[in-house]
Amino acid sequence: MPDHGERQLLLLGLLRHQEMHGYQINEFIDEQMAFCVDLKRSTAYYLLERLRHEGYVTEETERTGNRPERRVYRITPAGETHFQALLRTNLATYTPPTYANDIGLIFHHHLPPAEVRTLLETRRQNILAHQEKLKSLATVLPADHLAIIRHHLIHVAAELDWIEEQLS
Amino acid sequence: MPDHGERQLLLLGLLRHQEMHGYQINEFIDEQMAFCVDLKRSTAYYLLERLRHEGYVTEETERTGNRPERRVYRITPAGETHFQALLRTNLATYTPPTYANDIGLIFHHHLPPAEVRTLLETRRQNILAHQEKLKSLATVLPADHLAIIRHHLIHVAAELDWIEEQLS
DNA sequence: TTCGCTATACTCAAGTCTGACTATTTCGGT
DNA sequence: ACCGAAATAGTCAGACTTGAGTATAGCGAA
Repeated sequence: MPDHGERQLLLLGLLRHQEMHGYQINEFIDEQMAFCVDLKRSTAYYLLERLRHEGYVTEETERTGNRPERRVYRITPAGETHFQALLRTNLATYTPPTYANDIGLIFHHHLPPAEVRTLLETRRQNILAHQEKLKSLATVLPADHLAIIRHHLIHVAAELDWIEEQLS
Repeated sequence: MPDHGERQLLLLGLLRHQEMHGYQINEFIDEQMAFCVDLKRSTAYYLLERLRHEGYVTEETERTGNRPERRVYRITPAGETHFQALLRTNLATYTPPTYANDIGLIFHHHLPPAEVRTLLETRRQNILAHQEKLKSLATVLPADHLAIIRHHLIHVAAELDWIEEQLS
């Protein structure tokens, strides 16, 4: 995945709130952000190293008790500036997503129509399952995320509209 | 970007229709598919090499006139089988996209509300511009793509609904 | 107390992706 | 006939991503 800056924005945004060590950042992302951002743990470490190289965060190794060393990251003034720039760009930009499942539809005529119908019916079930998962997320995650969950729910609804159009 | 198979599906699907050389494939993708799939030229060459390694296509160098050598790709029987498998999976699956601009909204309170509003207004203009581009694509691309363009248009409409909700 | 399981904290080799570059041919205009 | 621009056809170093692996600490049960 190329770098459009939203993952740096996320990391800087978290560090702006409070200093954190890598594991803590990853835990937070996995628990609260995974539904709207794709960022694996090892990638986060890589990006933090890059942010450090670019002077946007500082890294300090610390140790609590006998636990292994951990690196605590803190945002720098340059990082704050960069954060604001990324935020402004992100808010003003529209990056159309790519829908991985579009490709199949281009070639649907390579299969018998009845089978295509069955397969798309299965897809519809998967969309419904995803919709339920999003709805339950709304009751678990903090209120800041409600707008984003709504965003996803609106798109899932659109997806269901479209696939029902295809099935009819 | 990890490999979920849709790009292989696309390449095999094109080669299933007719043998092609690399440049020709890339031209076709750039002209007809770029709006719904993200696949750069060098990546296409890389994937074709991989498909060859896996026995799904064969590669034959040919030369027309004095032009530089070109590699002609042909799908193999194993490739046909693989194509069908990928197609079935693709049709039955729902892969929720990630919306890169969601991140900004999480941190919107780091900017004055009035500025956020202005920035989102700009985003709205960008969405509208994208919508127009999609509409004009519908008049240019072959009819096979209409369902996909409709898919995109439905999502763009959803996006506009959502952002207007945020602005109100 | 000791065995195994989970949590803590990363590291790295291998896979994947692409912007920038190379090199030749054809073609329209002057 | 010659020049510059566009088309043809890819290559590759370097950047990005991630699954699998490493290593230690705490903690509950037998």
